[in-house]
Amino acid sequence: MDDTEKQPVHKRGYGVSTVYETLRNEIIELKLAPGSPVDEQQLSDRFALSRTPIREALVRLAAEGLITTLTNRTTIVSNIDFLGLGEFFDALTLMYRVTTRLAAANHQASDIGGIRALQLQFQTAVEARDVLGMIATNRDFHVAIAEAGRNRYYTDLFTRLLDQGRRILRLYYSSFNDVLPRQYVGEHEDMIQAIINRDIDGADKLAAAHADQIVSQIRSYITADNRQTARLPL
Amino acid sequence: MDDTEKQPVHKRGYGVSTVYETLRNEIIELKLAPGSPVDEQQLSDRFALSRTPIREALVRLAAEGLITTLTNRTTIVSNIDFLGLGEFFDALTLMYRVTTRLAAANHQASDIGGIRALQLQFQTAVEARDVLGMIATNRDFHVAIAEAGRNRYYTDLFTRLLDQGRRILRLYYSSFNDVLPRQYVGEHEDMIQAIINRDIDGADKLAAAHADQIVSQIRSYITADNRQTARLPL
DNA sequence: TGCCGACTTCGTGTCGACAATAAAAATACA
DNA sequence: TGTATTTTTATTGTCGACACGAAGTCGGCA
Repeated sequence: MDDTEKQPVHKRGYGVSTVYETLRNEIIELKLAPGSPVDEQQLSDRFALSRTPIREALVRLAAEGLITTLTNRTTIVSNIDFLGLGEFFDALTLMYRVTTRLAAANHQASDIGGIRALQLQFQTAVEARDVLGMIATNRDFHVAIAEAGRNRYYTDLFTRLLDQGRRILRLYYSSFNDVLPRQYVGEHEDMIQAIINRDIDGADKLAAAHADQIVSQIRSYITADNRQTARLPL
Repeated sequence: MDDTEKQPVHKRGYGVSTVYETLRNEIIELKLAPGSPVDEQQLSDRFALSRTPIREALVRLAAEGLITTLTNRTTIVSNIDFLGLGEFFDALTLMYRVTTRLAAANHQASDIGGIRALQLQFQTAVEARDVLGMIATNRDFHVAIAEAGRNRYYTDLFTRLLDQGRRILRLYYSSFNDVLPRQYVGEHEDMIQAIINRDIDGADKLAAAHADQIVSQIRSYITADNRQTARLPL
């Protein structure tokens, strides 16, 4: 029945995309630890592909900053840059605001359905206390809003930032309580309503508040984490 | 004296970067026409490199959207997306504002020298009526300001947008008059002053006005161009 | 004469192998 | 015994060649 062994499941031009997307997910979901080495031969075996397409996928990942290649030496999964978190939060907040504003201004009626569906998924994840699901669907929800805003440049940057954020959130997902997520559900509802009403400034304010929530949440996780290390006996 | 023939001038890991940067420049400077095909074998001959490193450079360019690869078919220099110009201008304006704001907030004394130097270069180009030089140095000037703002995410996006803008401006550089450029020199001066004074809101306002200037300038070029085609006998 | 299908051609996607480089290991020496 | 130097080894960067896919070409058929 099945095509005999090693018959590549990918069609001709799609080997690289597969590798790219798979690795991308694994990096964002922290299945590949930051700083861990990425071996080309290993991947070549794993995907049953030559090193050439693997390499091209790695180049793409490097262009997005997800991996770091030390020339002529090993290439590693990029470390999470805790020192640059300030920049990250600043950009993330701005993109939250801009994309939500634009969604209120530019969305079409057909966009709302998709956004609502993702919000529902988020809600479901919250109720099931599925933290990983929450992180993923929250990201999808905001990407959908960004897409309704119809500005490719913002959507691209925002997506990258949100994915970067997923990586950070994963680090702390064990410490999630379930007060905040419920609050997020409400905030999401308000944002949807503002978008539908084409209330641009309202959407902006809600997005800004939402962003501040999330930023301070992540910040508190990090400082809590720091306290752990500070508690070490000396 | 010289190493005998075809000894690759690039050191081992730097072949791809060379190809990447060369092609990138040629695309931005419109030496490679939008829509024109990019042939790997041809480039392979030209750079005296195998197709593999060429390919990796192309993947990088594709990740930035400078080239478009039709899978299993030819790959072409990306077309200038006139329909998406609205999005482009929106993002460009926002980045002008944000980077200038941040420069006023975060710059260090040592940043000012570099910015001043680039402003001087721009001024020189304006006085010499060197339009291509103006376009290039203007870009460098604003990138320097963005770097002084110290937010990698903004700097990256802004750089990409400015380079995209260079491509568009090149299309119309013949129609430059020299009233506007002189005005830009003045606006640049004001921006520098606002940055030095750490006048964040002032810097923001100046940047917004500057962006509006440039956007409406480009817009007028485009509509003028459209009028040309509209004038065709039917 | 106009349309459909096999054939040819050109360029990409993929492969396995080789060369170079830098880290690690092994050796020599003080 | 510790340090400097050579050798080994592992992994990347590059190469030339082959295979597949899509256009364009040519010929057959209605």
